[in-house]
Formats: sequence, C-alpha cells, structure tokens
Amino acid sequence: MSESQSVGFKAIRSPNLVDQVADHLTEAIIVGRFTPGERLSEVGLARSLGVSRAPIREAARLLESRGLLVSQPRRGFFVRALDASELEDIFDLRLCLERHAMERLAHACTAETLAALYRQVGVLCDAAASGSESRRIEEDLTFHRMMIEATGNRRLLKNFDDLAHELRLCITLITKTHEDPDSIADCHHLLLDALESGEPARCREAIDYHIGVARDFVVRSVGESRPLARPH
Amino acid sequence: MSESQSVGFKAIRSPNLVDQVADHLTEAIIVGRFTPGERLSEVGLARSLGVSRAPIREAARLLESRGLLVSQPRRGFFVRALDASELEDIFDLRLCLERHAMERLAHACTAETLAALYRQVGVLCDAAASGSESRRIEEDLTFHRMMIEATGNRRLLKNFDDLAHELRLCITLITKTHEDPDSIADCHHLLLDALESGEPARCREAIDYHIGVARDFVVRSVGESRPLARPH
DNA sequence: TCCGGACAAACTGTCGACAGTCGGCAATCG
DNA sequence: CGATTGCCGACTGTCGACAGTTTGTCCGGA
Repeated sequence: MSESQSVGFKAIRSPNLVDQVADHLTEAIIVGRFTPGERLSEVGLARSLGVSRAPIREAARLLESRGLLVSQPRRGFFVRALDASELEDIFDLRLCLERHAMERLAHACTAETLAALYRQVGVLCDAAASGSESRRIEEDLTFHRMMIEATGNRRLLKNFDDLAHELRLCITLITKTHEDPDSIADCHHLLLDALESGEPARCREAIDYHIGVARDFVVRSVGESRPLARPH
Repeated sequence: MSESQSVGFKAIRSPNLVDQVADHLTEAIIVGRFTPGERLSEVGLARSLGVSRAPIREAARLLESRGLLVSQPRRGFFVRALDASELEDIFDLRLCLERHAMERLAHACTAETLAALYRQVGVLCDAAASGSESRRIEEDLTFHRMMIEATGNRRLLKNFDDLAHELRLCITLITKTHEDPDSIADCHHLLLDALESGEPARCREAIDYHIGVARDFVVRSVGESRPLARPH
C-alpha cells in the first residue's frame, strides 16, 4: 500500500500479469480505494496499471468468481456492494463451514495442530496489540483458515478462502474495533478448549458463539455508520 | 449434444460469447467428450468453435473457478481429473452444505416449499423412468438445489451450484446406475418426511444417510471401473 | 419549465498479431 | 550406449485496433 499504483506496482512477484492485477485490485478494493458499487473502467485501469485490457478483464473475472466484483453485460464490472441481507448470508455460510470443520476436528485433532492453533492465537494477540487493524483481521482469518485446513478437506478450504475475500470486504464497512488482546485470546481459547474436550456439542456451541459475536459486531457497526449500498 | 461441435454451436442463446463458450465446454466436459486430464488447446478450441482466443480464455477462467478445469502457467488448461481423495472432499462438502440447509429448513419450512419439493420428486421419478441417465442426474440435482434455495441464503446456493458442477463431473466416472424409480422416491421422501417432522436430529440423520448412499455409489462405481487419474 | 429525440463520446465485446517461453527431438560428446 | 545440449515447433501471454452498444448531453418543441 506504500507503492504507487500509477506506474508499475512491483513487477517481481508472479510471472503472470493476471495474478498481479488481481492482487492489486483485491488490495485496492479491500482497503477501500474503490467505493462499493463503483464502476471500474477497463481502459482506465489498463492505463493506470500500464497494461493491456486483456489481463484486466481476466483478473476481473477472477475477482468476480471470488465475489469481490459483479459484472453486468455490456456495462462492465462494479465493486461488490453488500447489503444487510448479503451480510447475513455470508456469516451464515461461514457458520456452516466452520461448524463442519469443528465437528470433524472434534473427532480427530492431533496434538500438533492444536499446538499450532495455540501459537496462532499468540501471533493474533500480538497483531491486536500492535494496533494495526488490517493485521489483526488477517491473523484472525489465518487462525480460522488453519482450523479448516486441519480437516484435510481442500475443497472445504477453497470455499473458505473464497468466503474470506468477502469477509475482508466487510472490514471496509466497519468503523472501529479496538478490542483488547485479552478478550480476543479468551474468545479463541474457548474454541481450542472445546476442541480439546472432544465433545461435539461443546464444539458446536463454541463456534456458534464465536461467529455470532463477529456477525453482531459487523452488522451493528454498519448499522451505526453509513448505509451499505448508497445509490451511486 | 446432437448439434455439431465443429462449426457454430447454436448462436442464439446469450449475447455473450463467453457464456456460450462456457456452456459449450461445460457440456463437452460433462458428457465426456474430453477425457479427464486432457490438455485443451486455446487455438484448437478457438478454431473449432469459430471464435477468437479471448472468449476461450475468459470462459476457461470461468470453468476453472467452477472446478471443471485447472490451469498451469505457461502450459494451458486441463480438464479436471478427480482422484479418490478429491471425491471424498467433494461429498464431504456437499454434506456440509446440505446438513446446514436441512437444519435451517427444519425450523422454518413453509407448506408451499414442501409441496414443491414433493412435486420435484415426481418429476425426478419420471426422469428415472424415462431411462435417461443425464436427465435423472439433473432432476436429482434440481431437487437438492431447491432445498438449498428454500433456505433463502443465496451465498449458500452459489456454493452449491459450484459444487454441482463437480458433482456432474463425477457422472463421467460412474459406469451405470439403473436404479428403479420407487427406491429413488423412497430415498427422497425420507428427507421430506424428516423435514415435515421438524426434528433436527431426524433431519440430520436423513441427509447423512442420503448423501452417504450417493457417495458410496460413486466411489464404488469408480473403484470398479478404470482408475481415475491416469498418468497422462 | 419539462419532456422527448437525436447526436456524440466512451466503453465493452471481440479479433488478429507479435513476442517470450516451454516441450520434444535430434545431434553431439563423454 | 547413455547423457547433455542446442534447435525447432507449438503454444500461451499480451497487446493494439475495430465494431456495436450504452450513456450522457444538448437542442427543439409543447
């Protein structure tokens, strides 16, 4: 986010221009450089990034499949604007995926994965203490991603990764959080304690509570701030 | 599947060439016109479909996001070849999504949706009686799609639709089914009875059994036939 | 003042072409 | 005889350009 977006955006990451454009656009959307509902001009993006329209179009298709953009035929691509209903859907789906992961892990969770998850709670708390909101969100998502990954179901993980992009989209809506690291640690240790107990009912209870808190936080936050989808 | 694939593939459906190409490729993959793992040449496809490479590439990206193709940088696109592990993942994810839908519906399922689902079981049985394997699969998927749709969660539905493409990919692997319509009807009425009872535990039991049967059928079928991913 | 139509600008959909890269084959060397 | 290296063909990644459509604006009339 410190590099300029007009000339060259670090060209040494992937040999694939499409992925670079996709990463760049993703970041721009998440940090709010584009307003929700904004129309993205292909030629404008191509000019500002110094590339042709073809990579732009393919990257846009990629981001559309991830739910960050929506396309209208003959109109172009627009930054996805979430309304309250979609917000509910997203967190409901997250609950669906994570419940499943918790249940799978309740039956079979190795000591190593549990230890790794405990460590991740540590780095999450560090991130929260650092005051960087984006870092905190990212480490939080990493924790949950590790849980999904521990199930060994890569298809499930792919769905979670896609959903994570939309969850990041939510952070452009919330105002401020400044939660203290201790409560964050408690909140996540609750999940790990449930997993360690191996009781499915307790696991389910824990994840329901955890995601319910997150959902309430987001919907309350957007309720206080501006309306989600403002008319152009 | 009766029209030629060399010249023009019915040009009067969508004004969007990309969608037409995507539909065409999807069908070609599902009916097994391409073998799993086969490399798709962009120029070859463009020539045989009579279009440029740009729509081919964008359609391929779309199908990649749906899990029908996989891309290797500088190598091109390949038809997704499912191994046994991925098969397990797919059905596990399906269980995840449908369990969630069943639970949501157990609490609130209107009489209309129940009636619509009963009707769909009827058309599913008709399709099974007709002897057309592809029709039976399609109507079966429609039934489950309607269940998901009844939850009102469109994000959940999108995930199911994506997964449905991979489920269709599975039918290229199975040998033969010739299940009789009666058992199919019983199998689905079990789900609806559970929904009507409103008992979550019974709903969960029913969907677990239902999907377990489908999964066992597929993995057994592929075990009997050829190996899934043959080495090039 | 307001509404309708026509014109112009901008944009998307699609195409053909060029350059860089990868895989396969053959000739050469140890 | 086997391994290596150079070359050739094919293909993907990317680009600029043209055509059709949408959008915004301006002008005329009621």
